[in-house]
Amino acid sequence: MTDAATRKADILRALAQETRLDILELLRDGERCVCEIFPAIRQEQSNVSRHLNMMQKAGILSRRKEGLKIFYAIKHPEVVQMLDLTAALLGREVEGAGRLLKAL
Amino acid sequence: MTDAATRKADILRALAQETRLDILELLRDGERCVCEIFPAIRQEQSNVSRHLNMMQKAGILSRRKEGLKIFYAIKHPEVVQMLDLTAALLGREVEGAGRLLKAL
DNA sequence: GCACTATATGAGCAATCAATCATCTTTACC
DNA sequence: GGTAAAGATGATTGATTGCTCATATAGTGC
Repeated sequence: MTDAATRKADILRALAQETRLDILELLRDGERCVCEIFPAIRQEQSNVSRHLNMMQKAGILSRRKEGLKIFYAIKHPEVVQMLDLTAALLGREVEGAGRLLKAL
Repeated sequence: MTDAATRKADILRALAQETRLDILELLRDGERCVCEIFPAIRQEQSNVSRHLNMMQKAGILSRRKEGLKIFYAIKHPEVVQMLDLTAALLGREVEGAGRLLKAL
């Protein structure tokens, strides 16, 4: 049995990368096929395919086949919530830095 | 100006590691000094120091000096929320795997 | 000053990662 | 069958990561 902290780290690591965040930001609006994603974020098809596969294995994306295309989507609402929290956290930090600047 | 996705990835990466998750789980209950943390998670002092430093720079930990000791604490409630969401996500996945097993 | 404790940091190393190019598989359509 | 499109995957490479050992720094008390 894999240790809980390891499993949690796997989930978090699946989010903690720029290209994957770009993908997730796109998938916020609903499912997309690989052929839509990789031009939108201006990355190689193979690279995007790998990231999608990785996120699906980590359990944060679902995969649906339709003819030639394969659609990926965010699997759980928690993922979106985590993205929002990350943005909120970032906002706090920027705000804090702003206060520091103003104090000069 | 660093791109937003990059900054978000930095924050998430600060959480996405087993040793750091162990540390954060400890800091849930309040601030701790390095000398309390590294024996509790059974890691080298130097290693823990590095992880704490990294998380502090990423903006998720605060640091307080008191004599020889340095106390670290979780800086924003969002961090705890993210840890909870990660656990919830993990729970969902385990539950899903359980359903698959039962279906056999 | 010296000794001791708490923490940080430099160097080194093995492991992992993200991206690229080329190739392969699968499905659709003729 | 052949061709074309969508996606996955093997091999490679440069960069980053996590850890360890040894050493450095900073604060305390003698």
